[in-house]
Amino acid sequence: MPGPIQSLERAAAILRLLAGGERRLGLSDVASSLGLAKGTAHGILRTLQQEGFVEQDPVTGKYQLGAELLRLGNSYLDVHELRARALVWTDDLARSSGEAAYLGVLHQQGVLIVHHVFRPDDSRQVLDVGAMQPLHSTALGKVLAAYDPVAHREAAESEWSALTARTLTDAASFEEELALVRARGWAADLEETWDGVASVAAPVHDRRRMPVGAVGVTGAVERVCDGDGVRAGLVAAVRDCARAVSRDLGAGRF
Amino acid sequence: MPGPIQSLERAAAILRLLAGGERRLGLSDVASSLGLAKGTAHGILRTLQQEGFVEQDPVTGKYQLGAELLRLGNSYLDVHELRARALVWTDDLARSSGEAAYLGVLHQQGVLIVHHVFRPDDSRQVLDVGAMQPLHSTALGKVLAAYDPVAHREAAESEWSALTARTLTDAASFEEELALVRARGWAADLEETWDGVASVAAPVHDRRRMPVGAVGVTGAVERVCDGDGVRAGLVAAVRDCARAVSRDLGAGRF
DNA sequence: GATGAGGGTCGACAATGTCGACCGGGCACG
DNA sequence: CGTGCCCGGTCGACATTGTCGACCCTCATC
Repeated sequence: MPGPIQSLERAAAILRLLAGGERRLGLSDVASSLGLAKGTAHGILRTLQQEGFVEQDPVTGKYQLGAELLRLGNSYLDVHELRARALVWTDDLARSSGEAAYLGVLHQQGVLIVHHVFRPDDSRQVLDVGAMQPLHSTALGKVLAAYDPVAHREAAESEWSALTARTLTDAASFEEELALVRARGWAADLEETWDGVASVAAPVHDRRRMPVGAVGVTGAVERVCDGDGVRAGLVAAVRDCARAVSRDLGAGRF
Repeated sequence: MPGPIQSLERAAAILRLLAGGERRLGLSDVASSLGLAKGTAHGILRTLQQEGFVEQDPVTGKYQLGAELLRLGNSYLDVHELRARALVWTDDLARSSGEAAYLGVLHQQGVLIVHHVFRPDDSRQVLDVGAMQPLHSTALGKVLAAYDPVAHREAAESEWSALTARTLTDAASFEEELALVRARGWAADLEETWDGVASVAAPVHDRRRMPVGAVGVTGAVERVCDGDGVRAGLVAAVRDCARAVSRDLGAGRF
């Protein structure tokens, strides 16, 4: 198999670099960060700018991501079949559960949020679509790690940062947790990612019964849990939603 | 000035092609659409796939946009200064007006929606962030065309499709409309884009008083208008919001 | 089992992107 | 006010790199 296209790889690396670094970056920063000659970096940046993937501040000369990426990312959502099928079901899930509903898929070493329905109250909330969540500490991530072998491997290889005091950070207890997830068919995250926040999630399968994503709800631990665990009604609602989306994808009855 | 990087231009063209065509495209479709040899198109697609910008359906072999674009597009929003400043003000605008609020910037030949606050009721709404709107028929577009010379030129060069019976489709009446926009400081779209839908918008300026975007509200024409035009209170709210965002960007008092 | 369409591979060729030295301007500091 | 550094940008030679078109393989169709 012939090699990948060098200039494209470098362009992708530049875009990721710009996406990672919070503030804008100058030409020299970009070139030195990636070990490229300034001329080379400039050529790539100029082309990316021309195509709208990168914008340049006219006064400082620094570069940042461009608007075309937003447009294309939006087009990605339009094409996304899983998301299209899940729209109405997650809407119902948020309504019936009273919590924010999420749909996530595996992407690289994390969960990419492809749909997010706000909690149905009038509070100010920020949209998480396009954001990434860790595999090892969120309910969505655990579901993917439990059912998708690729996700499982990615989770094993990624770093296990302790986001809160309750985050699982050793492989043994995580595997135990995944076994539990597989056994009961849903996953929970009890303040393992954010203090005071809990989430529940269940897997979505396609017509070949392959795991393709996860749906779940996230909310304040006081509302999500009662007594000794996640509210049973919430678990039922999440699993119903996951089943509904799976059926919509053609997975048939369970 | 040296030429742009050919392979990057082609990769961008492929991404745009995939974003445009509704359904997934095969290798041959891509190659023939862009006049490339199959081998060339394959090399680019393989690299794009490896970088996550493109995904391939494992059974049909067809290609579609990849998740990395969504992630990068989201990063674009994070960096976007105008959007960051406008978040709270547009939120207030939606709340006080009771309609959906939008923030748009010029991108290519249209308005790119970079922020969208849902109408504050419990109806089901779809997020328009990342979507494009025409320059010649929407309030946001008219504002940009009226104040930004680049937008004005783009509007003049783009095609004037009649989206509804009330869309302005000739240059003369459009210029007249723009003069009106400049004279009173805000623009309206009365069923010129969608039947039954009206919108109002006002310009946002940066610290050098250059137009950088537009904010506005959109809603059912029955709610937005009264008697012979847009409700005065709505216009005031939109213009207040635009001024607030401009001031936040450092534009100073008016 | 022939046929055709479509995805993917191969190897030669030269077009293409890359490199490093070089420009010019802006800012800070002396 | 001069000087020197830093930074974005340009230039031209070089050979790496991407490109082309023919070819292969699989699968679905007839």
